[in-house]
Amino acid sequence: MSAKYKVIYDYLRNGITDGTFKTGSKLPDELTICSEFNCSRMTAKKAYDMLVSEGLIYRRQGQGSFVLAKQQDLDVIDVQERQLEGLSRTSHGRSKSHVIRFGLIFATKEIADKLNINENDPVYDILRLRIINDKPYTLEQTYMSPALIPGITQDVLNESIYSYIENELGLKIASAQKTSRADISNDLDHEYLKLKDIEPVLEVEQVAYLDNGKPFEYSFSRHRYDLFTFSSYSVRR
Amino acid sequence: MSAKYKVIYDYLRNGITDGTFKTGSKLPDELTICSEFNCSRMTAKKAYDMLVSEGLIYRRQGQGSFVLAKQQDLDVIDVQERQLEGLSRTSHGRSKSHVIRFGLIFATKEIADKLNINENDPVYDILRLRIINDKPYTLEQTYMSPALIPGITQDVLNESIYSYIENELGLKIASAQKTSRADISNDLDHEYLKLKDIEPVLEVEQVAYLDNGKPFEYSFSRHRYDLFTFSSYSVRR
DNA sequence: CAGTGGTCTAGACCACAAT
DNA sequence: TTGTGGTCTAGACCACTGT
Repeated sequence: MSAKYKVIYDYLRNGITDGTFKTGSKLPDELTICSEFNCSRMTAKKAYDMLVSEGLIYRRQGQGSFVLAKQQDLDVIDVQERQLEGLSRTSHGRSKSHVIRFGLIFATKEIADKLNINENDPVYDILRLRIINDKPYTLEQTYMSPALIPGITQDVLNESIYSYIENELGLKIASAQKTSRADISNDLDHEYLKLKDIEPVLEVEQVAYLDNGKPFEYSFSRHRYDLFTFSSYSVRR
Repeated sequence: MSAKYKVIYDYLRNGITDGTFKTGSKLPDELTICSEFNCSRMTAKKAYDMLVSEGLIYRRQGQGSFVLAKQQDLDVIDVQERQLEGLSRTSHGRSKSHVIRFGLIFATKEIADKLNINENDPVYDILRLRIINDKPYTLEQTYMSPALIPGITQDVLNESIYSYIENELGLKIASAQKTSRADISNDLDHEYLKLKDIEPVLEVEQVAYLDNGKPFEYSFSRHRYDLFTFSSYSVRR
């Protein structure tokens, strides 16, 4: 059973996505939602505020709630779209992974810091090439602690690590911190992403957390510059 | 008079920032906050949830609220840090602007779409170089509608457009949608940002909105690849 | 079990906008 | 004045965690 605010959120979000609520149009006011969904104003407001924080709507005292214009570019993949899923779920076609390197190394100070383990503790060292529709898109360097995420194998890597963690290990992935930057492409990028010297990558550094607050994955994804963007929305408070 | 949840939020956030609440430590539980600030649980929870959405803390049923590790790199400027301010306010030293081009053009279809005006309506066409501590950092191409933001002059451009809009025009800036990507540096970048051919830029495309929901600024900021990052935090729901 | 957060209610008063 | 959202209360019940 989903929370009531989630039901309302889904109703509004789907309406925005499928065009029932068009760009610029006014959404039902809170009291209307309250009577339709038999809830209190606080519950309705929570659903609306989630949409505000996603940048899908804005709300004005005395006026109402309105659908914001969408910002979409269909030729590229937005990193935010991936959210906390693996790439496998994108709407951009069939994706697969090619494992280039898979082994154990001793954690450097930086890796240890990010994963909240001790320096020189063993960590998985995984380098994968992400391929969508048979075209190389992303080189992904991943570090994970075997103490936290045991039993990683080649088979797991060829599928989604994330679904292994959630379905096989029964752990919950809760959140991720991402930092992106532009970088000059290196030899690996040239070889695997088929980039020329002058063509850069969009590197996304990520620390992903389980729902117990423990960081379980530290990764660097180097995306082809022409195929990826990275979006965000900020509201002033 | 600040809202009560904001007072609580500031109290917790300052405590995290100044080290009163250390990384990994447990924050006061809701009932403690309620009695200290004489508020209801809903109000305390709102403050905590804001910190969750910023990625500063996490909360677990049955356990409590805990401070997350910070991700900070002091050598570079994070675009999120700028938030909705001009660069003038960064903690990275004295900043100024050099206006390279300032005039009016007719809106292309793309500009008109983003600013929600008609094609061929006049728009300000502004190109500025951002300089921090006498080093070039960012080339910023800005489009704004004079119908919405009148009276832009060279003087305004040398200061902050944002403070002009808020203080002189009395308008409120509410939110911004940003998309970033890596790009090959062009001739302008080479000339003004002192980049070599092979060195890329981090381009951030932004649409900024007033609190009446109207987009007032459409801009492209091309940052030196070695001096800027772009951060975000996402929580699974 | 007690401690803690997640959700929800049924009101209340206020601020702001349009008429 | 009416419609709308912003904030807040004082409870309630539930779910999860650790002892």
